[in-house]
Amino acid sequence: MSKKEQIIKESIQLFSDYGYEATSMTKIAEQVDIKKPSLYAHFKNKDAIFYSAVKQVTGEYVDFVLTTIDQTKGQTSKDTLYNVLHHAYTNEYQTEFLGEFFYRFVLFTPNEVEAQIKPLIKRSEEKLESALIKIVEEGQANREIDATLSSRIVLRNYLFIFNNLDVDVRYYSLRGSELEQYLNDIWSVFWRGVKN
Amino acid sequence: MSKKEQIIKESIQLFSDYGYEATSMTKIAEQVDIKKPSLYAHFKNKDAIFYSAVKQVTGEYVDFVLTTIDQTKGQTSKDTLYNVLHHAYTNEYQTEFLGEFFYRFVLFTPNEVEAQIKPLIKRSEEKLESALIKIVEEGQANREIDATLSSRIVLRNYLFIFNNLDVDVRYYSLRGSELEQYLNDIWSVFWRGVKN
DNA sequence: GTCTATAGAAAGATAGAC
DNA sequence: GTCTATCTTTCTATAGAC
Repeated sequence: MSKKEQIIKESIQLFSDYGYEATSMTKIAEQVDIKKPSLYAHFKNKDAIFYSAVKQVTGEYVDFVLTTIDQTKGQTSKDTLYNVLHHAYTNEYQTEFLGEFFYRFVLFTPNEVEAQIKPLIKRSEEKLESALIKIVEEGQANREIDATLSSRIVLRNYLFIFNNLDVDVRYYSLRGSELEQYLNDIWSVFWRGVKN
Repeated sequence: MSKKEQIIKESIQLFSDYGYEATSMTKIAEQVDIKKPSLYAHFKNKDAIFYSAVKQVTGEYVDFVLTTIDQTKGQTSKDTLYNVLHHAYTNEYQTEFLGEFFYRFVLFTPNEVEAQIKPLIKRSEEKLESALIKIVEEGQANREIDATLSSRIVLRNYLFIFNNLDVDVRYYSLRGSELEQYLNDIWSVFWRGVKN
């Protein structure tokens, strides 16, 4: 791994744990085991490091979810939707590393860099939504999902769970069987609400 | 309003807008129209201001929701649950002022003050949950809500919406008829999922 | 690319006069 | 209670040697 890649990797962890302002250039340099001024040989300033971190996390996040969708396809829409949700929330890498960072800065972007990173986040959302709406519409064509509900409403409810379950997982520190229980409680009511 | 109350009021706004670290004592002093050192005549340090701000917001938030529950009682459980949700999200004061602050620091508490403020938040949650579980159980006794679902699952799903709708409202900047539409889309699937 | 040294600004907090 | 002046620390960032 190049020094530049190391800097991005360690800064993602620090930004996740402490937030934007409370992560100093000194701390990042310590984690990478170089001195602070050396960072400026790789990045113009702190904002540039943050931008690269966001870019990497949003990219990996989208890749992770799209890959999951691909791998669970070919089942019923119900199974696909459930498995995508389940896999996303039982994968260590996603929940521990990507999720923490992603949600921290999706919800509360530092004002200095908001204009730069909003488009990155927006684009990643659009990619996921267009993949998921297809599955919903297939489910309606199959008569698994109630076709009197618009696909937009079903998708909105699914995304509401997909995005916000993360908030609860973090807040209640849900893991293992507790997480499994929580996920099933939310999923079961959602499915009763949309099934045919 | 005393100077102390003014300081708390203005600091809530600043912490909401900029976060904990990016809100400086100088900025707070400017908003209150005094000089920075004068703040220390009212509060020991910055953490103490933040603690008072959290205490006030959590208190007002709980009062707001409990009052809303009281005012909408005496209807069917369905109407009460819907109206509490609706009222909470169409009230300017709640969404613009309390909500922004509350969720910012519920989700991402500054590490310096985490130990102090977690109990405040925990207590406010418990109060709301114990008021809402009663309404769910009444609804099951009335046969409005499916009694084969445990009241815990129904409450969990309701709170999932109640707490996390705020995240989406802020993220998508939902207002007016858009907010109304969003709320109804989420509510309608929830209610289909729990009704008898 | 990495370092030492340092500039320059801003942060939280205190001393002490009024 | 409020102020001016100041301390101390820490921050981002740069200059310039190697």
